[in-house]
Amino acid sequence: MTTGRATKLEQALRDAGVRVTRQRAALLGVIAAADDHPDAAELHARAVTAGAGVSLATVYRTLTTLQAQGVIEKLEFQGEPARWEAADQHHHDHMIDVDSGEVIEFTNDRIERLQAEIAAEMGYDIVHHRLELYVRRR
Amino acid sequence: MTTGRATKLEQALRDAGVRVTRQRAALLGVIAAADDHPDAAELHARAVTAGAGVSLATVYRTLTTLQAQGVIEKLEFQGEPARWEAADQHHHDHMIDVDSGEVIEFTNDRIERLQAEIAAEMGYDIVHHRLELYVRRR
DNA sequence: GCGGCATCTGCGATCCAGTTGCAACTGGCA
DNA sequence: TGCCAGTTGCAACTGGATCGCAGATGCCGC
Repeated sequence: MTTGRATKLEQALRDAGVRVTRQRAALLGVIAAADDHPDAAELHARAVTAGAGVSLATVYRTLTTLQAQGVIEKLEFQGEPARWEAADQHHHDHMIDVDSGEVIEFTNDRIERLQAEIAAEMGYDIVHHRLELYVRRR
Repeated sequence: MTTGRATKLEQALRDAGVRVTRQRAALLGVIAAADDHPDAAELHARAVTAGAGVSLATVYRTLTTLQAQGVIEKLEFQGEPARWEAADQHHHDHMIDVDSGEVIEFTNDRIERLQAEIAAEMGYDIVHHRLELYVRRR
């Protein structure tokens, strides 16, 4: 949990003027350990289960803070509470299985390039984008 | 407002077992007249301004009904209330100017095809998708 | 190692978009 | 024209997320 990486990340946060409190360290651990895409309530539950006393309000505030620091990313799928994922991996989009709710990550350079081209043609630069494929197993 | 098209649409709704009430007809008119992407509160305000007595609750219920009929589409951009647009036009995606909030529509067949390819490669069919480019004027 | 204080936390209240229960009303087919 | 399932308005409610405040605590400088 308190690996070299985590410590480095924590130091980076401190350097950015963000205090690494017991609650924030716990959430960083929970997020690093998650290989799915949990929402705030789920992250709260996991942190509490892991023995960290943390309130839901603090979870929300921490998520906002970590997002502002670029440490995590917020995912807002159709009609669900927001989900979160670590931002350390390289950029990817999401496919959502409409039957199972499963979230599958994927990347495609050609789509990325096309998006940039389209925006450029119309005189814009892309700040960020969102591409979600709602799919069903064949 | 009560054009040939609108009447035809109203008949189609009746045929589908959906009653065309005064409130629904008013909303259909407001939506047909809109060339932007209004949210429920805005549609309600426009209907009321147009002289139709409609409650906000009915606006929400009607939007859900019309969406189920495939007459309108729901747009959910980042951290805003849902917006709506008529579905009679052909499919398109959206660019959102992060500075002005302006919504620009665009289409790109190559992106559509790539999406289908990616899903197919992974053994899925696309039910629907969402592509939003958050952009800034150069 | 310790003090100070700006930042952070927990709590409960609050916000806001959207939904719902219920009694009264009304399209639209027979 | 009458009937009744579907629709409406109202006000209460929901659920996710935010906020004000008083007390607690990282962490920088000494």
